[in-house]
Amino acid sequence: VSLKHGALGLIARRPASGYELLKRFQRLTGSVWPATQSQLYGELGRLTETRLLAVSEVGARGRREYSITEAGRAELVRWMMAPQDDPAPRSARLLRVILLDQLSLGQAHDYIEALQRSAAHEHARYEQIRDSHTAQDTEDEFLACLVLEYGLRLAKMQMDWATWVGEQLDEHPDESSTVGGMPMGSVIGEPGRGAP
Amino acid sequence: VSLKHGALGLIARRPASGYELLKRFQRLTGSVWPATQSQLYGELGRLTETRLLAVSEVGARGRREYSITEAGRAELVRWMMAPQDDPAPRSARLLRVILLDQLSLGQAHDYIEALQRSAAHEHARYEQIRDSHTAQDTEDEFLACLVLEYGLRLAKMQMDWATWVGEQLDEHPDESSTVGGMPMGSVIGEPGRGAP
DNA sequence: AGGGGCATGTAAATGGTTACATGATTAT
DNA sequence: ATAATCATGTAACCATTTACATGCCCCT
Repeated sequence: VSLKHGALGLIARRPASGYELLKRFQRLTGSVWPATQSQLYGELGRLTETRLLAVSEVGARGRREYSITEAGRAELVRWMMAPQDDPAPRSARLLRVILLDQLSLGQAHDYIEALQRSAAHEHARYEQIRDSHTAQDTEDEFLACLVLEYGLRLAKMQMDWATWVGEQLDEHPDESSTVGGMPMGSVIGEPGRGAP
Repeated sequence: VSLKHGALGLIARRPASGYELLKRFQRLTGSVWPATQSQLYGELGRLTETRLLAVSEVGARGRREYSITEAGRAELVRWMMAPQDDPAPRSARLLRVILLDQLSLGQAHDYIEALQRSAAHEHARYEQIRDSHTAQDTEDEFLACLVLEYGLRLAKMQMDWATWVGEQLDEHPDESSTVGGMPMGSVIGEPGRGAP
């Protein structure tokens, strides 16, 4: 339910055509809320039908420029101040951790190491982006910098956590009697019948 | 593409009916990969058609118990060792941060405060779950504890970050709710595979 | 003349949510 | 009896991805 509001928000800053909006999405929200061309054009149509956007200008080669309406602004602010109805986050990485007993101990270690390397890589990349900024750049891109800092802290946390998990695996090696390459051991024998 | 693998993984531990699987999902992976009843029954059907699962027993009231096949195990391990094809993570919360220039400074502060409170609340909840565990519980739910620790660290990070953002907003109050707004460039470029 | 960027759309498939619908068995 | 739990499924809808499809304008 949020591509809608991303589009609303970016157009609220400045009117845009579908094509421009796509570019803005890729540049600005790429790491936070990816969007494809198909999706954006569809959404623009729907937002116009529901009068949250309006076509403010028609230009060359059928270019339609959209602007936000009063109703659109109201909806945007409503959504921004109502953070409770967000979609539940999903993490394939953590799902794998929960299923780690289906791998051999060696494979589990490999996976955790891969997680750590990936977090370290991301952290380095963010640091590089941060350090390649001059003072006025930072002025310009204030909000994006807040998100960058989030990314940095998240990556750091993931690195530390992965290290810690590696240690835990070493101290808790009671899984994996594997036969013919097939993992058999279970760390969580089903229900503890204790926790929610 | 991961509900499929979650189901495979949980059934790999022990055969289950659709109903049992739903319960396991809620208990075990609820915070990491939510699944609904509809979805699970559909997925079980598809996994059986593609021979990754097999009906191992038919019981009372049409109960069908599913077990994993060799092909299923192979697919599960393949997926677990191939973390690169994960869906891109989306964060409505961070999207709101990027659009924070559409709110007044006061509203922006309110939003950040709400984020902080929500993180603090989550952190407290996780601490409580952790502390309500005895030694053998922890033995039983080793993998779930790894994820719990992740949740704790994430919540802590979010609290600290939100505090820091609050300070930044105070030191950088040149935005306001009005039209036009400041130019917001991109700091973070393309994905690179972000946050679980 | 051709390539690249601007500009728009549609179609098919997958994944996920909500709601509806039904019936058997067990415990109180 | 009746409520809770066990057990299954369908239908409609929304979001997302991938691929296909078209055409104008500008520059070299």
